[in-house]
Amino acid sequence: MTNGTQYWYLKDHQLFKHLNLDDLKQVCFMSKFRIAKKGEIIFFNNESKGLMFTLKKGSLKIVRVAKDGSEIVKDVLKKGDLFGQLSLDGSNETDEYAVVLSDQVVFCSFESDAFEKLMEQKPDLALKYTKWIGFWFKRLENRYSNIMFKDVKTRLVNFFKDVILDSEVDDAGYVNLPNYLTHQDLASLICSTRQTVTSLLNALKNEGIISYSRKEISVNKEKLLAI
Amino acid sequence: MTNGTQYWYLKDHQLFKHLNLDDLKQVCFMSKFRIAKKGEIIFFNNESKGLMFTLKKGSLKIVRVAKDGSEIVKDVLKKGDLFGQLSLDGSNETDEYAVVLSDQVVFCSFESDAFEKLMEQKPDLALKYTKWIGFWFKRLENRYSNIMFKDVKTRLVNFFKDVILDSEVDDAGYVNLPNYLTHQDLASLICSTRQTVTSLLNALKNEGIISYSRKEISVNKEKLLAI
DNA sequence: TCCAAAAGGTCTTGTACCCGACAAAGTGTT
DNA sequence: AACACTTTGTCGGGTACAAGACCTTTTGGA
Repeated sequence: MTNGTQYWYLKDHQLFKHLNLDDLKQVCFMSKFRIAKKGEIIFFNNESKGLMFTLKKGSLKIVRVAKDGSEIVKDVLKKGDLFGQLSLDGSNETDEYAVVLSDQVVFCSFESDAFEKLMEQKPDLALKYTKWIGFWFKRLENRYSNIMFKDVKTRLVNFFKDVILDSEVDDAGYVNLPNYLTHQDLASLICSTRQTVTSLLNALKNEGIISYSRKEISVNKEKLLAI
Repeated sequence: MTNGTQYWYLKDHQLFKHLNLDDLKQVCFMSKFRIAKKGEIIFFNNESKGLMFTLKKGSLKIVRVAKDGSEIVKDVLKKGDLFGQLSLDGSNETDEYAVVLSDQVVFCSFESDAFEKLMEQKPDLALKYTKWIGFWFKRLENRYSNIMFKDVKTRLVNFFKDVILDSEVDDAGYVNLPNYLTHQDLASLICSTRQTVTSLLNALKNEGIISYSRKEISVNKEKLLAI
């Protein structure tokens, strides 16, 4: 990949959007591009160095392994999202990793340490990163209160609302999504059980709000948002 | 208050610990000290400007008002903690505020905007702040998983474990805490109900793990940690 | 194309905990 | 001292949902 292409890729991310060419060269110097296929696992460290990633294409899920060995899906990310060892606190936790959901993902990786060093030189980058972390902080808080105070059905509906938020509808008024997530994954995301999710999905199907196959899931945006 | 004392106060906080005297003067320039009494409310903005605070003495609770008017206790803070409009994203939310729990609190306030400007000039401060946010991020995540996957009793016990973490025990092996929180507050913190907390507290009392009056609550550290 | 493994579907049982109701104890204020 | 108000204590009914069991459908690899 030429350097020119790399610049383009990085500039695409809001975190680097306002850096000038010289700055971009610095980031490029330390960044690597990778491609991964469905089912592949991306770990957040390499030779005990923390790694950060920006997702350029595709979607993946963040999984955490609890002490008892059970796995929970923490998040589902799409193009433009940042993930990995984001805390910059030097702790190298290995109980979290990403699993590729779409057929292919393209992402860009760099070492947390290097990013940290760059921030030391670029205050506005540091500030931008801080704001970004703050944004995700709020997102987590919202999730948190959602799970605490709503029943499972509302949580599931809210999950869909969040996913289709800025998606266009087709002629029939449906948003068509590739069905990457198993019921188990969904359950894990909204903190419920596989069985409950299955029956709730069927309930929503009967109400004409969603329709789904193994490959795809279609959501009636209007009806969903009316709930 | 003399400038000398102000420096001392600020240096006390880990966020400013490693700044030199010139930097400290800048922070002092924009910071104000305030004192508040039990029951007083501290709002996170002033003339529609976001405010940040560091708590120098005493303890307070962070309360959020939900859309339906119900109040939940998000957190209980003590000396050294940072609170207020921390996201730096310009949003001026008014649904969150702090309530003083101890007889008196001393805190230091400054405008988020000013702090942001200072960070633009001091990359290492920005970095430190980012790490700090990251730390709280993890704290929130822990809370989150705690509430999702543990039953109410475990959550209550974990809350106490967290509170007494670095407290010394008296001769009888108890940690004595001022009893700032009502059962309602406790319930809100661990996402349960007043009644459930009351009966759980009495259960713990019968097990000899805690003993409490209206004023004070004593925790048998050894027994508690053994759960 | 065959077979094992994974994912989806449905029912039943158990229970943790919410929620309302009401009473008792404590607190602060005039 | 009397009051209103807040906080704590206790009980029982109702229920959302987890968890186990078992079966069917789909998938994907050899």
